[in-house]
Amino acid sequence: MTTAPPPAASQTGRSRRSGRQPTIHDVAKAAGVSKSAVSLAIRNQRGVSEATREHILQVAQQLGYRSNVWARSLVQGRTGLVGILLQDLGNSYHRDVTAGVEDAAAELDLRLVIGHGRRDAARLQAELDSLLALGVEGVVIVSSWVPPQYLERVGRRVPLVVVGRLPGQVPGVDSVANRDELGARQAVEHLVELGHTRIAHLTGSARPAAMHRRAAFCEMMRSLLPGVDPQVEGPEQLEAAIRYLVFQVQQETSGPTAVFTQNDRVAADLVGACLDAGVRLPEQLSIVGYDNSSLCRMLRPQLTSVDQPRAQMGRMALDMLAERIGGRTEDRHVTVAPELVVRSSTAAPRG
Amino acid sequence: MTTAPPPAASQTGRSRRSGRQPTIHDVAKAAGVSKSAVSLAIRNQRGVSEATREHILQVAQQLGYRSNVWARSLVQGRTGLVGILLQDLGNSYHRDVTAGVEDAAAELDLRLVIGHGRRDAARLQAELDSLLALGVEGVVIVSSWVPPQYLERVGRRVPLVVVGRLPGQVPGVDSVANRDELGARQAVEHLVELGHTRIAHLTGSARPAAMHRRAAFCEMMRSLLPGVDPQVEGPEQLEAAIRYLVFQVQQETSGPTAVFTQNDRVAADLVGACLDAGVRLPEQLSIVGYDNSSLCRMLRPQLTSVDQPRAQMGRMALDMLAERIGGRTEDRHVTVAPELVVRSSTAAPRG
DNA sequence: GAACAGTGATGGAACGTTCCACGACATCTG
DNA sequence: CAGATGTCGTGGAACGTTCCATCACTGTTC
Repeated sequence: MTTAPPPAASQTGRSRRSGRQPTIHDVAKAAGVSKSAVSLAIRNQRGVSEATREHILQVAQQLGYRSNVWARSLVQGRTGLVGILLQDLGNSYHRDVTAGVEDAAAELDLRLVIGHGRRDAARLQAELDSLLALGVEGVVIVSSWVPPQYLERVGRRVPLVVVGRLPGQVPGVDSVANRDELGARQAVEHLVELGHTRIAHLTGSARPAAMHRRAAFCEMMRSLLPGVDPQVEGPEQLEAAIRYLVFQVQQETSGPTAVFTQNDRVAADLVGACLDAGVRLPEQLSIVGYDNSSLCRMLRPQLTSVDQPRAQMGRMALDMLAERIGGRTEDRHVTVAPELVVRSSTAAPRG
Repeated sequence: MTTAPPPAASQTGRSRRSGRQPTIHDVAKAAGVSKSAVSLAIRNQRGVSEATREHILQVAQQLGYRSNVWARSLVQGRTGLVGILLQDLGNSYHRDVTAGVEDAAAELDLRLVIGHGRRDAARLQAELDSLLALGVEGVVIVSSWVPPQYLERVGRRVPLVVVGRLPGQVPGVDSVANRDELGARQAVEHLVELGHTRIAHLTGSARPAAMHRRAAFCEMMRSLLPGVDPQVEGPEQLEAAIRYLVFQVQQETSGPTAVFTQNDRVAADLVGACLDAGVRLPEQLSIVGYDNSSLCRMLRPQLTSVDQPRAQMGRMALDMLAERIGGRTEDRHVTVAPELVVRSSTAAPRG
């Protein structure tokens, strides 16, 4: 049944188990046709009759023939590869964006190669280099950790689309982002409607997306609650900021009655700290997250959060990348609308 | 400063922006040497003098030369690529295993390509095919969803190492797994030491790892608490099983006082259901998870969980794969020891 | 000073594929 | 039946690299 492996496999790497991989020549010889005919048959191109095509395919199947992608892309001068650079595997936001990119890539017959930065700026950059060395025709970058100069330099060689906020203008690089100001507006409006006025913002990062969200929060507060000075905590020393917020809430007289956080991860930490300190949620404090990640439904109380259409953003990013590869030269920046998902971590303030 | 892109990039794909990628020939001509000399220089091989090497490297740098990976692997007959097949991006278990694999691969100068199954058996299989088409020299599979027949068939072409429980014997395929029986023993021992006797097991999957863990639980119970009939819920209709467990706990007379769950995900669902129903944790119910994922520290109470040395498992898997690629033919199956991490979701039972 | 060894450098032959120009043959058209 | 128009199929030339045999030269050794 199973063909036994040869007693001592050669070390050269050239000959895999059970001898060499069959090539197009082997198939041609076995089928009694030219290699060109085989090439046409397996690529489903016209130039061979239906009968010979079928015959060739059958022989190929029998021999276990697999076309060598490298040889093909060598002669065609294109690889059909696109890259996606992730800052962090194991993050559901990235997973969902990736799913969108994958779907769009599959439709366009592009193969997706994943690069993984592991939350480390240097590694992220190395990984991007590695993708380029592999010969990707473009890269979707799901991270705001790549420095703009580097982005611009790489962008000159190969099309790039960033999912998320770009740190300022980067000529030659496209982007797709959610409208943070709209997300912040929905969060603040929701809290104000519930009756909150002492609303704080908590952030754990100084990267563009976070800063943008923070600015949007401040602006929204000023327009909806003029006279109230918007309170902002973070991004340095997140843990201390959380402790301080919890302390303020426990005073009850002047502390915030609601917190809009930079994302669900930060919100989860805040929820944990509150529960540890005996702060009752949502009675004493309403909390709004950002991302609508899978965390929201696992926490208690379940987290009210701003949802980004992640898969759609991924699709758009890849479509834009494909346009670039196709020759578009002018920059494009698109944004999508986020949407608030209300759960049980928000309620009217006491009294 | 920035070289402007040409007004209309050609559509052929062959010529990238700013003309064709420079090849080894271009460098050779510019440096006034033969292409062979360039090849030797860039690969740091002997056969060129130090002076010419330096000169060549400088010219290459200036021209922005990048060696073409395909051409190289075409002639060398090996790609230097290994694959890793993940069932689910966005899962911290997979992320950590991947990190270990990445580190080991980097040390061996192998490039890692990630395949993503998106929790779908068919897609997983397609993704494995795609990796093979890319020419990987071996694959680490972090998933128990690939059917054994398929595993065996692919394993005949290319070395495979499975991280996790293999579904029975699969000749030609290696594996690295944690000792579920040891994990189950530690969990049960911990609960028994706290004074629990009515301990249930909750599982949400019928895959090998879960079944193995379940069997280990039953065995442990029989040996530590003879006379008690081990209660097992799931894997079908997880939600209903959870509801039933919560109902039993609320009776207080005969229901379980502790639950050992198949993994942290399932534990999180149970925690949520308990809190929703007003069951106090850990007073009324102790809960032990499996995986020691990032979830554990986000939930309240923080989850006691069995830790698997994920990164180490990843490293071992890749090292074993490299051995296989190097020519080893006999099968190897290694296991590692898990370790219980006690947090606040477990306590002595009331009364 | 002849034979030899070692170093630096070279051109041509692969690697497995696609592309292109062209040829053999059949079928249609006036 | 001569020419036009297809269809089916072919061999050779690329693609960018590494590998190998070979060569020219410089010392070194007897």
